[in-house]
Amino acid sequence: MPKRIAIVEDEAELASLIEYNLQRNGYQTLILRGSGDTLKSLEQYRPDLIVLDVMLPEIDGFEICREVRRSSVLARTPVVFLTARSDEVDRVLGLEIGGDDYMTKPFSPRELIARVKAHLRREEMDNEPETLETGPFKLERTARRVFLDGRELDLTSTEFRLLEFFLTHPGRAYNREQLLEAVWGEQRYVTLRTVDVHIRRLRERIEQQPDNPRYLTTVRGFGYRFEEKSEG
Amino acid sequence: MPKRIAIVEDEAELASLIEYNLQRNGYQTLILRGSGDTLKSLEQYRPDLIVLDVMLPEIDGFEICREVRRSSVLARTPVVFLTARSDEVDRVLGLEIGGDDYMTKPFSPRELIARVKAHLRREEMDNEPETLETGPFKLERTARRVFLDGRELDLTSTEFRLLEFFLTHPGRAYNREQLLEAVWGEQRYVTLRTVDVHIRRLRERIEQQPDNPRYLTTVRGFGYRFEEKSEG
DNA sequence: CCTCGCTGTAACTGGTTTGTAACCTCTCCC
DNA sequence: GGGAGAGGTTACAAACCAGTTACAGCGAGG
Repeated sequence: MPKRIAIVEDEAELASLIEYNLQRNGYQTLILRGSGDTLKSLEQYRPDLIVLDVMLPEIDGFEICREVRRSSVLARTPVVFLTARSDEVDRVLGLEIGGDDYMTKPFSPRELIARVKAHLRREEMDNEPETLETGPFKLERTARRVFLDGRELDLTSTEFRLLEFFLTHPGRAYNREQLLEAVWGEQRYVTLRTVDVHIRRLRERIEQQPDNPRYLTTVRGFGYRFEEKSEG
Repeated sequence: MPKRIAIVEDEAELASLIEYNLQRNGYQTLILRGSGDTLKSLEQYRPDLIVLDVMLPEIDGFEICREVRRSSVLARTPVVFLTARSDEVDRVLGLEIGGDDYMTKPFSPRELIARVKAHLRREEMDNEPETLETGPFKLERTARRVFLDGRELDLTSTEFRLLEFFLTHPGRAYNREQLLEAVWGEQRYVTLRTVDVHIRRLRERIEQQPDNPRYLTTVRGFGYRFEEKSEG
């Protein structure tokens, strides 16, 4: 689930600086030098956002942007221009270009990240319901609270995300791999058995008898399942 | 909840470019070509803002604006004119345009969004109550005063804005990023941890025991939340 | 030109959370 | 009933995280 960002930049040093800062913030990156097949590479990579230098040796950055807008795959992908001079800014701001934002060099890494995040946030906008009721559980997303039979549960961040996942997918069994991907994210450097420990911790919070769980049951030889039935 | 914006524009390409940029920023849109039944469509859609081209083939943009002002449903809806030439600007300014605005082509997507946001914010401001009471707190917007149990609090500017934000969004958890955007604004690039310091300063003003806060609570691993409940 | 208050940042601290390994227990199957 | 494999449980160290303090830069106002 990490977002992919394409960096179209011919200066190797600047490109890797940008890459470094994006990766530090959990983004996947692809650097393109900006030659003739840039568009093809972009369409293949399908980035969630494109950082695009205006001044490229072989092809104009604006031209790439125009092609991006015309591409059915990429048309809605936000483009952040990098420009060196203010007269380029004027062209970025030209309506026909279709860029979403720009930064003038030199820019700070913090500014880069802030702008990237701002644009990606718009895309994410969840259509998930605000409150989530499953059996005797009630989870308020925006308040970041969970209640069991009306009593609020005191959960750590990981426990919250784990329970949130189970509450949104009740009745289904998940193996450890799937749980790691769903709750920890794709770039998990975590052992499979870590799941067991967190299941245990969560059971201690939500089960009256953690040894004989009623909600968070084990599917032996496979993984775990959250029971939506409330009967005993 | 998302704001609706009507685009009255006959050039299909320009219209869809505007639509694209508005939708990217979370707005709902409706494109009208500007024929005779434009007013009826507008009244039906009830937009929060209208983007209106001055030059339309069938009907004058100014005429539509006049009709909008006469309509009981739409009368208070902000109108942003699109004009190609500066002599049209004179005409726009010649009208009693109230809270309206204009943009000359070509204009940048960022400018469009900025203007739209500015108008909608003003709209919201007007709708926001002058005084705001949440629990034992009472905030007077125009006077820029806050009272806790009737005693006035002595807050700095940042503390005031931070508290104002929390008072208008009680019970919800916000991470540092969201707080920065809401209180510091989008174009501020300050460190995330700056939030912590201001939270602490605010706690010292509003909490009897800043170490054991009653209102401004920490959501560990996430951010902060203002509790609307006043019980202990 | 000086002072004062506000703001943002870095550094340090103490507590909490998290991931892992090691060991234990259960269950299934022979 | 014994063994193998799977999950349960525990302990612990590292990482993380928020609280706190100190301080420097800045701008306003004297």
